[in-house]
Amino acid sequence: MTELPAQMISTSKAAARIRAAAIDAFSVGGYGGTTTRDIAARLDMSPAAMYPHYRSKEDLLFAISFEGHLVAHETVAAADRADASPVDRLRSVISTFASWQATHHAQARVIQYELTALTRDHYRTVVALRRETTAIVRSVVNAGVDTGDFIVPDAEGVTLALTSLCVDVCRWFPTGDYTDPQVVGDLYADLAARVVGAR
Amino acid sequence: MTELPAQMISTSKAAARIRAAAIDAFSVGGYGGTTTRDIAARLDMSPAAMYPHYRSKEDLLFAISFEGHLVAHETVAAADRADASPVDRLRSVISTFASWQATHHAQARVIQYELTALTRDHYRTVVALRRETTAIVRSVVNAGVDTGDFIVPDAEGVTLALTSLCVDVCRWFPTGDYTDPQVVGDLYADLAARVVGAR
Amino acid sequence: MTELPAQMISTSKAAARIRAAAIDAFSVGGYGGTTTRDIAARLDMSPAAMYPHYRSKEDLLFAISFEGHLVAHETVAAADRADASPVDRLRSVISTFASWQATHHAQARVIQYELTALTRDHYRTVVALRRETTAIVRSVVNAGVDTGDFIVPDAEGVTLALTSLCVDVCRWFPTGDYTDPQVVGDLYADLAARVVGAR
Amino acid sequence: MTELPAQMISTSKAAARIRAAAIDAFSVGGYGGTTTRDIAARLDMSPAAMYPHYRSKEDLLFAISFEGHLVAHETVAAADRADASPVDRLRSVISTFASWQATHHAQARVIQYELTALTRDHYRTVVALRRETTAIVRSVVNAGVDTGDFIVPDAEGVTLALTSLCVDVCRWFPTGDYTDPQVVGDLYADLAARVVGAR
DNA sequence: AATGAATGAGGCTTCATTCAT
DNA sequence: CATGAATGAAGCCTCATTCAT
Repeated sequence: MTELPAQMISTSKAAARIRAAAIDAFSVGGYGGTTTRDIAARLDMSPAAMYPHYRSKEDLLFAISFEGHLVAHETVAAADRADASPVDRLRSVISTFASWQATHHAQARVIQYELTALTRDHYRTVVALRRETTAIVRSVVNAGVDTGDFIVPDAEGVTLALTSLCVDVCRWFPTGDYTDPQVVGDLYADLAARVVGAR
Repeated sequence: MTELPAQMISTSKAAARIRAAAIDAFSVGGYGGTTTRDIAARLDMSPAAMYPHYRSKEDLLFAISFEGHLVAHETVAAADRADASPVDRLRSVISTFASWQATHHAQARVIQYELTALTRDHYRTVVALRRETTAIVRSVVNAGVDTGDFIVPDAEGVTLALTSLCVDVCRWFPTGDYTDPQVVGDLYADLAARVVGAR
Repeated sequence: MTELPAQMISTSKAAARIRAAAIDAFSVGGYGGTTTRDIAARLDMSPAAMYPHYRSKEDLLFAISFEGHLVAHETVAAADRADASPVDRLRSVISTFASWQATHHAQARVIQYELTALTRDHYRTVVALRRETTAIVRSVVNAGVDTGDFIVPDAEGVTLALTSLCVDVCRWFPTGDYTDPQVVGDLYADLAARVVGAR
Repeated sequence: MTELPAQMISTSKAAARIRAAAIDAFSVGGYGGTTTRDIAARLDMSPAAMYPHYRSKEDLLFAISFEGHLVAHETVAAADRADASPVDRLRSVISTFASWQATHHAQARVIQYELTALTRDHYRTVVALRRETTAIVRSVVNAGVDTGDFIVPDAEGVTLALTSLCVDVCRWFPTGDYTDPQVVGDLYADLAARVVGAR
């Protein structure tokens, strides 16, 4: 796995508050539809107050995106217990991935849908990080296929679909009766097991 | 199904060109990140040229969103052959839904991700239309459950997941080797059949 | 008196309707605050329909201003009966001037307050015409002074004040109980007689 | 007299400079004919520089109108010495009113002729203030009538005419030899005395 | 750090006007 | 004549950002 500079995220308290406000704002109005005033207003600050912490609005988006994908990755990775059976690994990974997207749906929307607003370099950095998470799903699927626990027509297609399923949770969550991330996680773990034809 | 006024979409050729250009632009930069100049530039027109056809940028987004969800719905509805077996109905509906999202991924992104930029009234109109498409998936799932062809832990959750799976295609398509909408449709039909536990 | 080209005003019926609509619009929103759409809307026409009749919005204002000052002048001039006594001349002139401003207050506002929007040449033409009306007041005042009927400290100042009094009617008319141009005319004739100290 | 919030006018130096520039611009081209660029250009600022001080062009007009009518009223009110004789009161009030309009003719034009560009609420506020000034003239006229010092055919009509006479000064001043506000004030005081038939 | 004022660029939209129909 | 579409210019205003304080 690529070494990524975790220290790129400012650890100051003020910076964290700004990121949180920006996530709220971006998730509702999109990056392009959100102004620095919108963000500042949520903090009762002036727009200029952001600049000692982030060099630009795009820089702020990058910090959010980077941190978000990093944490998402770490969370999913921690759920992948290499010593468990393929089905259990899959259940754990998918359940954790889906419920993270549900719990952090605002943050997830920003880091999934606003990537095109990043500069080229920032985009590349974040996308590389995002691929790591997909790689976890892939390795679990492949492991099950290798052991014969999973029977799938197309391992890569299944990887794509399962990842997609999890990612899209942030778009619709919460909806109707599905307001508990854990419920979503459990449901998705079940569906994933069915998809891979786990005995 | 609610009757919705298809004639809300201007049928003029110029208006259609403007919608097409706006879809391209919005799908790349988002509604908020796209300027009327961006759209006009794609048509070699002045930004003012849009205004005889659409009263505002938001009005243009509404026309796109309304038309898009209408056509998507009609397309999926046409794939739902009531006389077929539940599995075949499911395969046809999911395959058509997924491949439509792939084929029209730019349009689909706009109509799925930019809804929050609509006015309240426009939002409501479009969301009502969008629900009709989910309703088709729901009715197919329920039909299979009723006949015993499908065995699912949670019909509503399955409906949600299958719909989500299809919708999210527009986000990642095309990716890697998955560049043919038909291939995606076939794959997703298979996965859907597995999800519902179709014998 | 300068010869002025009365034929500058188009005699066509359509042109007259346009002038009338423009007077209504200009008198409410000012020349700068009125759009060609505003004018056209009052006639249920398209803005382009004005152009066969007037070369530009400014041209339309000129036609209105020219015609207005011409008619105002002719009206006041007709009220100046050279054979009457100075007081009667004054009463007739002031009464007619004031009541014309009241009756045609919308038109009068336009021709009095929007002159600065005219081109230099048009401005000069109209202002020359306007001076003719003041000249009538002046000649009446002077006549009374010459015969000893009027006793004034400053004939030119009185001319200025009486003209100003009449012109300003268009600004406030109608107000309160003063809604009848004839009443205003009679009142102002009385006041004018007092101002000149007519025995 | 109604208490009106004088503090509605920003006291900042920059705001005052902007008002002054706007008065110059509005008085020449009218509110509708003046652009924010015109105003900014007079101050060697960018058009955007106005916005920290006034929320809109209309807001700026309101500030000007409110302040202008407030100051005009205070000035005229200060000239009304309740202990003087009716004629002296009248002379003082009319002379002061007329000369204020002459001295501040640009400001006066804006506050008298651009009221229709105000929002409904702003219009009402300013018009209420304007009526206070007319009320002063009315009370002086009525006082003279009550004491028998003035003999007028119609006290309200005389009030209207005297007010109108003073207001209209801003339209024509300066003209010809009348370039000194004091001269105009003295002249108008004389004429007013004649109008009310003061002995 | 944080702010209010300022700005150059540019946002959406409207303007007066033209032109093909 | 009249229109709807089109446009270049410009309208008001907001934007992200800077800077003196």
